Amino acid sequence: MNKQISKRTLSRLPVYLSLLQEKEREGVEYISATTIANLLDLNHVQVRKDLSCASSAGRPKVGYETKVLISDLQNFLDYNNTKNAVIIGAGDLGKALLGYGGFTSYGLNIVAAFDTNPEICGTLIKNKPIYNAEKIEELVKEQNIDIGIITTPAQFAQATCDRLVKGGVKAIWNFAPTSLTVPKHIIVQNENMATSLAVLSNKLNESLKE
Amino acid sequence: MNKQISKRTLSRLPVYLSLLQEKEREGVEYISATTIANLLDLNHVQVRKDLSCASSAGRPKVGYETKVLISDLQNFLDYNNTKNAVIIGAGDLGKALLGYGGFTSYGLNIVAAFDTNPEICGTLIKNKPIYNAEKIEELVKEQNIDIGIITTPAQFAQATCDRLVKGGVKAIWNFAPTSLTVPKHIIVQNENMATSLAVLSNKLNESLKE
DNA sequence: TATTAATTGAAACTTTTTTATCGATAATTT
DNA sequence: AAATTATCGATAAAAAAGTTTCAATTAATA
Repeated sequence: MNKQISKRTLSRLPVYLSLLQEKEREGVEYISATTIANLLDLNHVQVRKDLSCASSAGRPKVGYETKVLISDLQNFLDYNNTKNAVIIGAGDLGKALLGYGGFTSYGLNIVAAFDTNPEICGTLIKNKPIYNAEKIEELVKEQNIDIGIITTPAQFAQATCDRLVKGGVKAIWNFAPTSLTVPKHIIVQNENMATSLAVLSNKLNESLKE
Repeated sequence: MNKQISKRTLSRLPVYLSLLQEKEREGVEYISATTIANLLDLNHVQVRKDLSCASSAGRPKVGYETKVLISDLQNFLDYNNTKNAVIIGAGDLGKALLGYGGFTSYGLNIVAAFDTNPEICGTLIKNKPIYNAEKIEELVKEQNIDIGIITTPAQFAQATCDRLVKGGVKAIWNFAPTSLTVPKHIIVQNENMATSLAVLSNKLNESLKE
């Protein structure tokens, strides 16, 4: 239960979690790996294997207790241990992320956003303060921010990233469609629309051929 | 060059493409797999293998001609063959996608958006018409829309999806944090923030431990 | 109480993906 | 002109991920 977890498995855990939460709301008290697998179109052994990383609450003939499994997953994913983040770029995408309530339950606390547009600096958007991008370094240091979320246009992404790194963030979540250069100890996760679109298009083309 | 391509490889191709386009703008005429690999933190053999699916323009000692490789990738990814799409849900995320100019160069043409808010129906946002969600089915049929992009709140996603399917879309790109049930022939690609956040958080935790 | 059925979890096996090795090629240097 | 070097592309090896099989467990049923 405590070895290095594979990235693939890790990616599936939040999917299980969200399904389980849905099921719990519907009043489902116990659920089996087979049921989960069917709902998500996965192999049932894979589901069991994945879940075993985070929980050992399964009982033969019964399955997993929904409530316990949810809590085990939340624990494993460290959703209780909140991390502070800021968003750089209060355009539509930045706003969408600012306004997305769900992050709190994923252990992500978005503290503020930054932008270069003087008209919005100093205002509140979605109840979060917008600061001048000049202050990134200062505020990131001061408020102990772990994660910087980049939603600027591509051409400003690297400069933004450099400021965040100077401020001391440990990880960057990059929504700008460009790749970033960072010191080795900084974690970067790229969110690449083009990538998923490519996968989608390709499946679509394959299916049109048939 | 024409076998079934792996999803992993396919996901990396757009990343290569965007790097190459950047390099081309900087005036780089030739680039080697090793250089690409270093820039993207990948293995050089993997890069060469990936690229070989889409192109065979590599020359020993020289590398790939940037221009040719770009065009081969665009061809392979079918970016020249435009597909029509609509967005359902003109909230911040919907607007962000409406306004993202980049999609055109990925072969995706966003025709319109739909929403339930009567105040914005009939208006233009980012120069695209917003229609009443009642009309999804009708317009999707009429305009020959291939792809439906769902950016509604989670609780409306399934109903939205059903309408799109009735209208005849072939693929769904789902940004709502819920899993959808669709007929077998419909392609669904889920864009799951929680998933990438989980990967990021986990890396962050690992790095904090050390 | 014995039998059956559903389920877990571990182990063995298969497939896919990634990485390493190597010969061939072409530009550059000696 | 020969030697050297950077690179590609193919093949082989290794690692990772996914699937199948099976024994053990426990609730339900006969």
